[in-house]
Amino acid sequence: MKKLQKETIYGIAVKAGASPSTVSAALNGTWKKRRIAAATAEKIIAIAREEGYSTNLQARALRTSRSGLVALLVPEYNRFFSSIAQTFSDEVRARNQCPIIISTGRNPEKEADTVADLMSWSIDAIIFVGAVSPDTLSRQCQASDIAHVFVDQPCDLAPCVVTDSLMGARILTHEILGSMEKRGVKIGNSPRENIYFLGGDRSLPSTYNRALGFTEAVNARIGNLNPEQIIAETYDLERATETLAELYANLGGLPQGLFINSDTVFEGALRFLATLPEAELTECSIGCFDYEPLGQLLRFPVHMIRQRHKMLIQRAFALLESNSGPVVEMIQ
Amino acid sequence: MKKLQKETIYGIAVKAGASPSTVSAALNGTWKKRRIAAATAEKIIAIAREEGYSTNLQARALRTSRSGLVALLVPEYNRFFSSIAQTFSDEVRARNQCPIIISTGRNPEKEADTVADLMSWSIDAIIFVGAVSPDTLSRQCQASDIAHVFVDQPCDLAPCVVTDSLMGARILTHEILGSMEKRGVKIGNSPRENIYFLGGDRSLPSTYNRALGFTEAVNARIGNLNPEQIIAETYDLERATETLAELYANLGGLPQGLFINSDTVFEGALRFLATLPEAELTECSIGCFDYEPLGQLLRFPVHMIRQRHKMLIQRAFALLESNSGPVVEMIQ
DNA sequence: CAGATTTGCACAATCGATGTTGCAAACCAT
DNA sequence: ATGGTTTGCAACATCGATTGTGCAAATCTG
Repeated sequence: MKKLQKETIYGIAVKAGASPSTVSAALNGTWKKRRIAAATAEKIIAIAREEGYSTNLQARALRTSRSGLVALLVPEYNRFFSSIAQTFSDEVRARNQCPIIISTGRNPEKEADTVADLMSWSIDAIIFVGAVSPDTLSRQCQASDIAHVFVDQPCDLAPCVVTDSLMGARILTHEILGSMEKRGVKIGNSPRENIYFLGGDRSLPSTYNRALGFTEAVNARIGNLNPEQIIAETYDLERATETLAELYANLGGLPQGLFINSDTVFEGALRFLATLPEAELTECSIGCFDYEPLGQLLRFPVHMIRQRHKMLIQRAFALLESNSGPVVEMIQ
Repeated sequence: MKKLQKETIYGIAVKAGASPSTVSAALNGTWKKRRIAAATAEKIIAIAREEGYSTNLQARALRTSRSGLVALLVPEYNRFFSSIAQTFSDEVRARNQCPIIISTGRNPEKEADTVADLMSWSIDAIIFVGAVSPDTLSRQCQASDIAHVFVDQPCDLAPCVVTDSLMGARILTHEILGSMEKRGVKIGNSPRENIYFLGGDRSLPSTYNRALGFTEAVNARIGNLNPEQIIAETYDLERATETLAELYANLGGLPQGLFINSDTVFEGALRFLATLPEAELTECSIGCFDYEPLGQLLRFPVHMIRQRHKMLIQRAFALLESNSGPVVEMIQ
């Protein structure tokens, strides 16, 4: 029934009694500019429709050197990035382009390799979320003239959209401290009666800023923050479980306050917490810098910061399209 | 520093004192077949490397009509599909191809449109997860000779990998019933003292089979299943919240047993459950047909079936590559 | 050493769409 | 009717890689 070999503009040209270039113009919408009679264009479009023609996008991309592919690079596929992916995908398809979503596992080499691959596909634009080595990536993109934006990771060389981690961390920290006070904890009295920051990678700006907000809030309210209260070496899930177990062992119990830096770390921490009796859990005020809907329903209360992923991505597209230079947009 | 215009085989050809066709052969690995001297090939490869050459994949795709793009279509981005996406992405990249992940929101038109789009990109293969209208999609793909596999949704016209929903549902139902008995519930005594099946779309095979497994298990153990115990109209999250609320209102409380059909529905249900006092929750035995790691840590116990997403996808690739006809592979 | 074979490579057509250039025919003005 | 302008479209080169074909030079055969 359907023909296996696809229709091309040449086939349509024959059927319409026109030249391929006229068909091309009619079908890609430039026919007005090219002074094709409306009647001709309509006829061609009708024929193309009934023959089930669809443009060979490789040919178009080769000719125009624009592929219609837009990529999103994320560190991993988790809940937060799923939401981002959904928004991204919708935005791309609304623009009649094709979304490519790839995770690079927070690995700088994998990031660079991926970008190199994407370049071979004449990718039109890239949105990097939480990239590890933004400067390198930006230079790579600039060398090939690829539009790009960083989300949740600032970069001097390109436009960025970031959440205001500092402010968010400050607020979350105050919430946790407030909850501790409500429970009657004498904060700072002993190592256990204190608040700890867990997870993330302090060499990355987002973690750095969250740690900074945490520090400021603690110092403002209590003073005397001990550097050991911040444990931020990695986003790794398993490592988070271990780290919390170690902290528990060192302190002889859970700390009374815990600032958890991302949903991955949250999940890791929960694996350890799940091994503890419920009584111990209610003696710890927990905050998480990420929104995890199930978190609300745990056996103990958790404070959460909701990230505005939809806005992040939409602003990222706006920046891509406005073709702005290095700008930082702060969300929230 | 870096040149803006990319190197092509023609540029390399000049620098190597060879012809473009020789360069092409050297770089794409067919040089042995084409009887190019090893020395020549090596020289060309060296030059290409130092010039930072990368193949223009549009040109290659145009010529060979194979794009190197492989797509994954999922109903939505949630936790389960995130895991699938991760595995998919790794498998594709291991094959030196480019992964495209798109969600179609369980909408048959969007599914068909998406496939039509992908065809314009001369996509090499498509993996459909939980597709709504597999037959239509399969015919579309066959018309354009696109390799494809269905995951978690059988189809007569193409290879499929499905989890054994029937068996899984049976097991999960027995677990829930066991838990109810342990709590001393006199199952079947009153509407509340019974088990309900919540969520999904019974017009889809996976839901259908789960409902069947549920039915069989209930009938085997208790008998007398009332059709109203199965509420399976949609996967929608908000609707799940409402439905559970309605059930709660009708029964005058939570049912003593609840079979929840997917992680999305689970999240929806939890939103309602979160509004209830803890005492009521412990009077309900809950099972979820999906694995949600945080589920273990809720304020009440939840039984879960872990889906073997990694195996699903790997088998799917195996089927793609073996080029088998319509086969159904049952996992677990 | 003539003829047959093999080796190593260049040539040129091709994939399908785009866009510049050019050229008739149609239309207008005088 | 003559020259000028506009309209409508066809011709053709091009994007970069692949691949069938052809042809020298090198090597082998007897």
